[in-house]
Amino acid sequence: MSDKKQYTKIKILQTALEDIDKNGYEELSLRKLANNCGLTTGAFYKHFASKDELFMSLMLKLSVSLTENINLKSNEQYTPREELLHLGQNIFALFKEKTNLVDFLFFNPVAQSVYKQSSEVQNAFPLLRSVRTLINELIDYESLELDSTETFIKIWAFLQGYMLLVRNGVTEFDVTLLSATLNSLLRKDN
Amino acid sequence: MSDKKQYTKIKILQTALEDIDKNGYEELSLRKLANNCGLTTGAFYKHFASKDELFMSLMLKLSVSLTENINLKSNEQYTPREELLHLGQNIFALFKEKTNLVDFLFFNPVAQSVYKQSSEVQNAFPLLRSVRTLINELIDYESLELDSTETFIKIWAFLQGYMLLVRNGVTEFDVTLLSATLNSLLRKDN
DNA sequence: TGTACATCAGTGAACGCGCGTTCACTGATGTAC
DNA sequence: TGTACATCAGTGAACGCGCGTTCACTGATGTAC
Repeated sequence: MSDKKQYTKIKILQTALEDIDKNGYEELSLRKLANNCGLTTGAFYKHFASKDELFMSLMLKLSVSLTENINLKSNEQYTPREELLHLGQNIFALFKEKTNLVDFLFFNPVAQSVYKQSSEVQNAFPLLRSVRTLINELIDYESLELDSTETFIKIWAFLQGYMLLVRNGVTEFDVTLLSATLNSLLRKDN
Repeated sequence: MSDKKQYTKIKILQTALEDIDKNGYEELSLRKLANNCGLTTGAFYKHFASKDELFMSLMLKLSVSLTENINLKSNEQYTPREELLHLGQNIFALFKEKTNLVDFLFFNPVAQSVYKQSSEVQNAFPLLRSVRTLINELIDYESLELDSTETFIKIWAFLQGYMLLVRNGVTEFDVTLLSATLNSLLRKDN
């Protein structure tokens, strides 16, 4: 693949993320996107087989860069529990700053089909993997009698739902509520 | 308003719910709907000002009938905590049976704007009100030192998020996980 | 160094589609006298 | 009871739009000899 072609593909991906960041993924049409890249729609299909493939690539790119972003902010030495709380907080900090991007990553139509797929596909998404890994470490580290998959589901469900509520203006984001809830979910019931 | 007109309006509402139940709200177009009612699109606008107004009416209707449905199933004498657990379970039982309807009620685009609106509008939706009320009663009844709004947010966030995970095939619904989580969220942290 | 050719990123117009909404009109029904 | 009129639910065609995708073609670039 020529350098020029590579460059255009990167340009498309970057522009798409900028457009989504500005207007949300529902507003992204291939016509607008191509136009913002200085291209026509025909050219788009020299780089991606379909809009879905573009979305898939975008999710990967975003997932990687968000995870880096998040990990950079918490590279000190913490316990797994502290790290998980930080991860949660950082996801929401990012969400506040880049609402449309995080919204896209979590709730776009292609994302929903990804979740259904094999764990190998899911493992390609660093954000999901980070959360899973951290939960495993935490359970190990604190010798909690928790099922790691169940705990992941509880936490992921809450994070997703809380994000929806914040996005829909039902409530303001509240760090205290977030950490209180995560702590509640990370305690063995009796 | 004539009986005939009333009848048609009811027919439209019922047919819309049937169509959504069968195919999901994304698939509902006014053309298909009118056709399934034995009408043309023009007639639709004699009864509703817009598609959004139809969706609003549908949400109300659904919210009422689901709440009735749910309360019927738990009309015995229980403690508030038991009632809340039952409510949660019943929402999910209904969700399993009528995925598209519950999906519509929680996640359709008009729903998202409703949440932002004044509490008077929200109070018109019995399902939301039921959950809020039960949480208040529970906190009173058990003299918990919990903030009722915060607790509602935590529980609603989890319910929403869990429903998304189940809908997207990430996990199967698990009653034990549900009640364990609700109990976790209904305990004062220390 | 100059010529013939292949490659292929990008063009731009079109395809085919479905959508929400509007509007001049129809024709059945009910009312007033 | 019969006639004139008003009402208005419903028709059906059209408006105007945006969408994802396709495709014959162009023209710059690189390669082979």
